[in-house]
Amino acid sequence: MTKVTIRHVAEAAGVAVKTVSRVVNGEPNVTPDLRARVSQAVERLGYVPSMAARRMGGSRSYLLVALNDRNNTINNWRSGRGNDWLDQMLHGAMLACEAQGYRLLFELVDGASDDLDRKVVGILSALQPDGLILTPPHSQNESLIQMLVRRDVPVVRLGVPAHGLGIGVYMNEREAGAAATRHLTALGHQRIGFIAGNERFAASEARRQGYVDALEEAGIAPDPALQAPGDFTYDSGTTAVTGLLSLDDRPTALVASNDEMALAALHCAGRFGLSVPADLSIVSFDDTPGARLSVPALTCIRQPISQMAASAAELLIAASRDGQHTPADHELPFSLIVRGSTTARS
Amino acid sequence: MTKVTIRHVAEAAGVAVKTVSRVVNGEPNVTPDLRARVSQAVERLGYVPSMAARRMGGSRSYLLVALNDRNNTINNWRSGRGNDWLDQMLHGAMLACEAQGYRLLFELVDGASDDLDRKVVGILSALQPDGLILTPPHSQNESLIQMLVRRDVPVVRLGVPAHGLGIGVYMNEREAGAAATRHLTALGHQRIGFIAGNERFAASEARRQGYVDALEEAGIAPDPALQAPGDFTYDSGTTAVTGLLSLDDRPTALVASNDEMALAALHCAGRFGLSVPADLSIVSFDDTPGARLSVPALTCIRQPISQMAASAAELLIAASRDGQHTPADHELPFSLIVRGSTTARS
DNA sequence: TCATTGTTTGACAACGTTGTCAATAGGAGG
DNA sequence: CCTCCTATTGACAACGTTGTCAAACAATGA
Repeated sequence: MTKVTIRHVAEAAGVAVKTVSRVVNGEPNVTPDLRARVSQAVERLGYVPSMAARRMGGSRSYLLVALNDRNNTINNWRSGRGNDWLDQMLHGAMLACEAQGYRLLFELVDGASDDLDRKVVGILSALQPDGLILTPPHSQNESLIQMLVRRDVPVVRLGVPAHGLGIGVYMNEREAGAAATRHLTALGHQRIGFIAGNERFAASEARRQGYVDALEEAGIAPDPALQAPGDFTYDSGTTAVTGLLSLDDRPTALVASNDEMALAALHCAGRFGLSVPADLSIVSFDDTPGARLSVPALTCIRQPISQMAASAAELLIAASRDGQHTPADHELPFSLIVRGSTTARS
Repeated sequence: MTKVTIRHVAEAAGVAVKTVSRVVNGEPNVTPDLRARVSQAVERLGYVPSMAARRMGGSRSYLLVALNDRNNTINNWRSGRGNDWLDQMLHGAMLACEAQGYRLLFELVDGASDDLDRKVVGILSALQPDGLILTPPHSQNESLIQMLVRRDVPVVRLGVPAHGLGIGVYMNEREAGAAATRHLTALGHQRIGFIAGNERFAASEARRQGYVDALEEAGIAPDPALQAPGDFTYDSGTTAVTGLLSLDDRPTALVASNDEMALAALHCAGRFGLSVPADLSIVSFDDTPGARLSVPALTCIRQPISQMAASAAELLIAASRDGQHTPADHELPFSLIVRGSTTARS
C-alpha cells in the first residue's frame, strides 16, 4: 500500500535497478527473459516512476509546458479566440503527451517584455520542461523566443510560421481569408465588407490580405471603405458593422475575422431591417459553439486547433528525445464550413 | 547563463546551502543580516528552486493536480457547464497557486471505475501532488475519494458537499434553483416550467428540488407535467421546450438548468410565435458568454466558479502544509443576474 | 586456441533539494 | 565566572531515478 519504487521492483524481479530502468524505458539490450520478469513485477506492484526522480537522475523531465496569455483565458472572449480555443488546445496537446508518457503543464503569463522574460525563465528553472508551447500572441514574441532558443529549450510557436526561429505550427491564415472571401465571390457577391481583428495578432493582417487577394482574383477592386477595423470583441463588431451598413452602397456580404464579431453583425443586421442571409451573407472565423447555435448558424473557417496542439506536443517530444533543435514549419489545413449565414446574391 | 542551483547561491552569499534553503522557504531562525545577504544573492543570480529536487529532498511537491473528465472539456458543451467553466476554474485555481508558490497541473481522465482508479493512482505515483482537486462528476465518486483519503491525499471536491469525506467547495444548488424560481413567482408567474439537467450531475436534482421548494413557498402546486427531462444539451432543450409549449395550459415562464438549454428555449419560443420575455420568461444557470450575447440576454444564476477553484487550491495548500486532513464543507454564494429574458407576467 | 568484439548486466555516482541532528555562539540566571 | 538554555548555522544523509562505466559472458574470426 506504501510507495513502490524502482528498488522494490528490482527486488521482486531479482535484478538490478538499472535493469528495471531499462525495461521501463524500453531501452535495448535486455534479454526477453528478464524483460518479461521485470514487466510482470512492474505490473504486479503497480510501479509508476516518479517524474521528480526522473528529472533529477536523468536528462529528461517528461514534461511540456504550454504558455498562454492570461487575457486569453479570462472569461471574456477578449482574445477573439473564444474560450474553446483553450479547451481544444489542451485536449489536443494532452492526448499527444499522454500517448508518449509525457505530461502537459499549462501556465498563464502576462506582463510586459522584461517582466515576461523573467517569469518565463522562472518557469524554466522551476519546472525544467523538455519543451515549451507558445500560444498567440506570445508565439510572435521574437525576443522571447530568441532567449529560449539560446537556452536550448525546444519551442513550438502556435499559430505563426517560425521562419527559422523555433518550430512553427499554424494554418495559412492568408489563404483562409482568401477562401472565406472566395466563397462569397463564388456566390456572386461584389460588395464584400471586411471586419478586421485585433492587430496584436499576426493572423488579423494575414486574413485581411487574403480577403484582398480573393477580391483581386475575382476582378473586384478592394474598396478601403469596406474594410473596418475591429479587435475581436462583440462591441467592436457592432461599431464596424454599423459603419459598413450605413454606407450608401452597402455591402451584400461580410467577412468577419471571428465569430463574435460575426454575431454582432448578425444582430446588427436586424436593426437595419436586413435579414441574414437573404440581404446580407456573413462568413467568419473560429467555429465556436456560439457560431453553431446562432440563427442562422454561421458559415465559417475552422482552425485545426487540437491537431495543431497535438503536432506541437509531438514535435517537442521528438526534438527533446533526439536532442535536435532544428527549426521547422508545419502548416496544417483549415476548413470552410458552410452553414446558413451565406447565400447567393439576390 | 548556465543552471543556477542552491549551491551557487550559498557560495555567492558565503553561507551553507541549508541556510539558503531556510531563507528561500521563509523559515525562522535566520539572522536578518544573513537573510538579506542570501536574498540579495538569490536576486542577483536569479535563483529559482527546482521543483523536482524539492520533491525529492523534502516532503512537499508544491504541486496540485486538478482532475477533470475528458467529456467535460471536449468542445461540445456536452457537460452542461460550457467551455468557460474550465476556463474560470483554471484561472481561479492558478491564481491561488501562484500566490503561494505552487503550481497547478491539469489532468484529463475518463473511463469506468476500476480503470479510473488505476489511472488516478498512476497520476499520484508519477506526480506526487500535495493535493487533488476533483471536478464534477468525479467529485461525487465516493469510492474514488475514499481511496484517496485512505492514501492521505488532501482532496477538494468541487461542486458538491463533502459530508465528511474530503473537503467540499460548492454553492447551494438547491437554494439557487429556488432563487431562480422565486424570481419568476415574484414577477407574478404561476405556470412555471422546469427543464432538468443531466442526472449524472448531483446539481441537476438539487436544482429541481429548489424549483419545487420555491413553488410551494408561493403556494403553487408543483405540476409534474411542467417538469421536463434534459441533459444540458441544446437538442435536449429543444425537445423539452417543444413538449412544454405544446401543453394546453402552457407555462408563462421557464427555469432551464443551463444556458444552452435556455438558448434552445429562446429559439423554440419563436417557432411557437411567442416572444421572450413578453410571452415567455426564461431563467437559466451558468452565465456563459452565449447567455450574455443572446437577444434578449438571459437572466441567470451565476456560479462562483473561479472563487470555488481558488478556495479549493488554498484549502489544499493549507491542508498539505499543516499535514492536516480535516474534512470540511465550504459553501460559496451564487448570484442571480437579471437581464432581458424575464419580465412580469402580462 | 586465443584474441577480439559485442551483448547483457549491474555497481555506483550524481542530480538539487530538504530533514535531521550536531556544533557553535550568545544570553540569562545563579 | 560558570552553567544552562536557546537561537543560529552548518554538515551530511536521503530521496528515486538515470548516466557512466566496468565486469561477465557469448560469439566471432584468425
